[in-house]
Formats: sequence, structure tokens, C-alpha cells
Amino acid sequence: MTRSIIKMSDIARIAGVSKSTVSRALSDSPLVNKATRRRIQSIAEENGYKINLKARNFRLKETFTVSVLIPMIDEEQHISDPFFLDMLGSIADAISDRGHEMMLSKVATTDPCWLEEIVDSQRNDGLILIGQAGEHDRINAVAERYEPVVVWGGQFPNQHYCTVGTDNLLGGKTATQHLIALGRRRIGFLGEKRQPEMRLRYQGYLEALEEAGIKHDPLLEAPAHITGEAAFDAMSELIDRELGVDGVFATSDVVAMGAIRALNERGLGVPEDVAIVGYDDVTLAAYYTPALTTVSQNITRGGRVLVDSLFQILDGEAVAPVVLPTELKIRSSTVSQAKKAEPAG
Amino acid sequence: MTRSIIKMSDIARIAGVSKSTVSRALSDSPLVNKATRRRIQSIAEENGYKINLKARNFRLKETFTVSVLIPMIDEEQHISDPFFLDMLGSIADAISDRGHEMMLSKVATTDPCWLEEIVDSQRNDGLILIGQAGEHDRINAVAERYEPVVVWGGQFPNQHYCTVGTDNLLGGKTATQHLIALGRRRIGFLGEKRQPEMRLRYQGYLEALEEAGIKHDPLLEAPAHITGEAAFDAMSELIDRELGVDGVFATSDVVAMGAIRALNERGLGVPEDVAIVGYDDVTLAAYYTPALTTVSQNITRGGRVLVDSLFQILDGEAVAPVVLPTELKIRSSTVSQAKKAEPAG
DNA sequence: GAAAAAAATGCAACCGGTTGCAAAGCACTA
DNA sequence: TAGTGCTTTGCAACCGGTTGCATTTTTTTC
Repeated sequence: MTRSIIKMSDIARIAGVSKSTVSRALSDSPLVNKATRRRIQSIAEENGYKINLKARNFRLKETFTVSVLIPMIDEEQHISDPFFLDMLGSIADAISDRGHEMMLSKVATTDPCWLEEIVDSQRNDGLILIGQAGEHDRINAVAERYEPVVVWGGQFPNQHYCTVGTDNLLGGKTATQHLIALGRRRIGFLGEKRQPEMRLRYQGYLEALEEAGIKHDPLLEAPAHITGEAAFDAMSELIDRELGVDGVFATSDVVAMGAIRALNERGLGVPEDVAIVGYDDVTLAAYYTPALTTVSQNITRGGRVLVDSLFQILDGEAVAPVVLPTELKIRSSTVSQAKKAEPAG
Repeated sequence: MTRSIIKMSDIARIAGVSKSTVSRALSDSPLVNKATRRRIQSIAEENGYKINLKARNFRLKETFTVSVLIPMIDEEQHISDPFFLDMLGSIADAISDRGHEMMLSKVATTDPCWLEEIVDSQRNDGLILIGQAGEHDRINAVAERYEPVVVWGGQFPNQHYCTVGTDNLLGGKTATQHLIALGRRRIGFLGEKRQPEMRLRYQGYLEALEEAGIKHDPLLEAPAHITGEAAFDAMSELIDRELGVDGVFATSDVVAMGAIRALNERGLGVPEDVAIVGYDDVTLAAYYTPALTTVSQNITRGGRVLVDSLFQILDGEAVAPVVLPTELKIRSSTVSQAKKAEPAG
């Protein structure tokens, strides 16, 4: 069944030349006579010869492979999170446009060597990490000796690796200011604060409140893991506290969607009773009902920039961290269709 | 900066033994003395030695890598489609649970050798295709000589490869019957018919109509590509035809969501005016507003079964195609919350 | 027509591991 | 002390390509 695979020396024998000549012919080297070259190429073709990439890559120490790592803080979180998936899709497209392959790994940051193992396996030309997952120090240490690493996330002092990300503090602030501008005063915060990016969004939220002279009420906060389920529960709890929430800033779209579901189930209208702003602008945010107002990270562009930066490094160019602009996309979850022009009161 | 990487022969020199002994020691072979083994292992550890996987895999002809291919029929379609992404997430989890890596490639079926290239590169232990993309014949031909291939999709006569999928005909039928049972009579079809799976869903739709004695009106159909945008446009067109649509079967959740958005924008209520059934049960289907009634493919389970089947093949076991049960998940897009008990009229 | 230059080809080492087989080391027996 | 068998180690070939350098063949030049 599995017929034995033909190798380069077989082609050499058939063509009556040496392995070296075949190798050169197949890579179209001018060192070998044009006629011979053509002849060998067609012999290879006819015999269905396909070069063994493992051997070639090994010899050349090349891989044409980029590893994309999703560091998992949280057992509950899985790759199926729409944010990751959107990002992945975009990265996958960009990598394949450059003729490379993409290796995808989910890594548990609990393993002490999670990064080193992958770097030292010498199986990839470079690494893309989606998120720092609070492991900045380790990433930084590895990046000192291994350059082709690009990370989605925030900047830190003395950072040796290239990051691509958005200004999370500003994003959180803008989102909250939008709610304030709509006249909301009891603005809740829903989300995760363990990851540095999320914490920055939270700080933006606090800053916006403070600048508007609104006293921050810790009871309006509910920790929510990254899943929709958790957000549903957290929002339900917030409603139960009966604190008069009229606005919510959620640290991610998934969280926002879970929250909206909770509100609807309790008979509360979005945005009439509670206005909600999400974060990410996941593909589905625009299609959700109500369409989500959200801080757009332009995930698609982010993915491309990650890949672009990585390849710049591989080409020996210097790259600086990139902070992509965020944009507040105002949709129906804060401004109801009918009243778009009407100032909130 | 990039300090030169230490290799096995270095460890051998340091330990004062031969390469072979190091190799054996590191793989904990009983052939080498226990004391020596420990000593070599700790020397390797101290010197930060990591085995070169490219070399090892090459020598052993192993890869511990599974390629996941997304065959693209359509230029417009991209990996970011939620169905693929959900599937990918699940597959990625399952593969990494088995200690393997996952290579992800998007392939254009326009390239005549798209499959052969990947198979013959000898860089993976096996292949998972997400969807047949109308390329059954080619897949079948390749599978005749290369066994470890598992495909998400439908069964064909004389098939040499293992498929995992759902009964699309039954799924489409069930969905349509549900709409009929709700009293809907002007039931539209929204979706793509080029892919075999989709066509089967369409046939199910026709069968259900016929069995219920409802005459099929071709004007109630609108072709929609796999994207939400396209679905939005298609649904808008359908509304404009003013044929009194009161139900819609959409071939995927993404299409359904796009359609709902179009309906809402025209002031039509879902499910009051038009009831909609989707297909796939994408993660977000349940969180959508209204939550989508949909034919659940149990994507997560599908992904696991794909991976399980592949590994069974790799272990030399015989595997049969799997048809996973679909389940109609009834949610708010067909049965409004308030009226759940009330028979439709 | 011979020497020099250029073009085409082949030899053999190499990439960094693994492993069959031979050999060395050692203990035990006769 | 030689012989036997077991354990431990090393030698060298091998995986399937690539490539520097030597060698052969062809072409050019005088």
C-alpha cells in the first residue's frame, strides 16, 4: 500500500548522474548544464519525486515554520476563545502568505520550561506569543539570547523583545468615558484583572471615573473569567446587588456578550437600562444583537503586524514595539438605534 | 548574543564518553550504567542542553506533528470563520493532549498538487482535513497510498479514508421540520450549495417541505456565501421580494446571524415575524441575541473524534467513518422566550 | 594542436542525532 | 589461568539531503 518513497539518490541512479547534480538541478542551480537540468527535473517529475523536507530543513538549519504559542494562565480558558481564534486566523493567513508553515501550541505556563523547550527545539524560525500571560520576565530572559520573538501584549521597561499591542489604559479610559458621556453614572466593571493588559484596562476605567468626578464603587465590580459563562454569572450577581448599575465596561467582547445575556434574562434592556461596552471587536461583535459597542483592537491588523514584525527580525532588521491605535466602535449596545441622535439623560 | 547552541557531542566531550553513550543516557536506556546515566543527565541539565528535535525527528523519521488543513474553495472565505475556528480550537486541544504539535495550513484547492505536497513532505505523522471542499476524488487517490488521513465531511462510495461528520441531510430535514411544526409555511433557504455537505442540508430542506406537502418556492432561496456580510445581503434581498417569508433555514450559524441582523434592521422580529434555524452550533450561537436555534454539530466533540480517529490509524487500528448525531438545539430564534409553551399559529 | 580558461560533474564530508554490532571490562566458574 | 557470560562502552554507518573542492570535460585562445 504505502509504496516506498523515492529519494534523491534514486533519481540520480535513474538519470545516471550523481546525487549532487540532482540536488543542484532541482534547485535550478546554474552550475549544472541547462539541458541536464531540464532532463533531471522532468525525471523527478515523472517519478513523482518530492524532496524530503525534514532532511533538507535539517541540513540547512531552516524550517520555514513559525510557532504560535498561546500561553494559558487559566485552565478554564481554551483556544476556542473568539479573540484567540480571530487572532489566529489572521496570523495563519499572514504566515501562509509568506510561504511558511504555522505550528500552533497551547502552553501551560505552569511548566517551568515552557518557553525554553520550544525555542531550543530548533524547529522554528521564530515565535509569536499571543499574550504575555504575566510571564514577562521569562520571555524577556529568553529573548535576550533568541531574537525572533514577537509578542502580543503591552510594553515593559527593559524589554528585549518586540511587542505589538494596543494602548489598553487608553482603551479602558475611552470606553468608560463614552459611558459617562451617555449620562451613565453607576458604571460597573466586569472582567479579569490578573493579566497585565486587563489590569491596564481596569486602570483606564478608574481614571475615567476619577476625571469625571464619579466616585468609584468597588461593589460595582465583578471578577469574571474569560469565558462567557463566567461573565453571565458575574453579571447576574451584579444585578442581584441592586446597586442601580446603568453602564458596564467589560474587559472583552466575550464577557460583554455573556453579560448582555444575563441582563436580557432578567428583563433588563441593553442599552436602555444598562449600556455595555466591550473590548476587542471580535468578528462577531458587529453581528451580535444588540451589536456591541466595543474598543476595537483591529485584531486582523494586529495579527498581520505581528507576523510582519517577526519577518523583519528574521531579515535582520531592527523593529520597535508597535502600539496600534484602538478605536471605539459605537454600536447598539450603548446607543439604541432609534435614539442615535438623542443625548442621553 | 545568540550563544552557540550546545550539541550532543559537546556533552560527550565534557562527560568523557562517546556520543552513543550520551544518546542512550538521555533516553534513559538500560544499556548504560545507572551511575553514568545519572551523571550524563545532570551534565546535560547543567549545560542547558536541549536535544535538537529536527535532527532527532529526521533520523527517527518521526515528527510528532499533525497537519491540519483547511481547504479553501472560496477566496472570500477565511480561517476566521467561526466554524473553522471552533473546530480548530478543539482539534488543537486534542492534539496537544497527545503530546503532538499541530501544523496549520490553509490550502488553495486550485493548486493541483495541494494534497500531495503536504503528504510527501514527510513532515507530519498524519493529516486532518477540515472539509472535503469538493475534492473527494483527489483525497481518495492520495489516501490509497497514505493512510493517516482523517477528514471532516460526508461519506462517499468507495472511500479510502476515514471521515467524521454529521448527517447533513437529516440535519437539514430536522431543522426544516421544526419550522414547519411551528406553523411556518413560507420557509426560505439561505446558504451555499456548492459544497457537498451544504447541498445535503439543502436536500433535507426540500424533503421536509415535500413530506409536509408544502410546495417549494425557488424564490424563497437566496445564495449566500459563507460570510456574515453575504448573508446579510442575501436576507435583505429576500425581504425585498416580499414573498411573506416567515421562516428561514440557514446553512450555517454565521449565515443565520447575518440574516437576523438584516431582519432586525428592517424592523422584522425574530422569531415573531421570521423564525430562523442555523447550523453548526458555533460557540457563540447560544450567546447570540436572540440565542440561535440551530442544528448542533457538536463541533468540540467532532474535533476530538477526528483526532482520536487519526491516532487510532497511527496505532495501526482499523477505523470506520463516524457519523456523529446532530441535535436540534431549540433557542429563542424560533421560539420566543415568553411563548415557549404556546403552540405556534 | 597544445595550453589555458571555463563549464559541468562527482567525491566526500557534513548537519546532529540513533543504533547494530564489535569489543572491552568485569565477575564468576571450573 | 583460561573460559564463559553478562554488562557497559565505543566505533562507524546511517537518515537524505547540501556544498566545498577536486576532477573531468568542453570551449576558447594563441
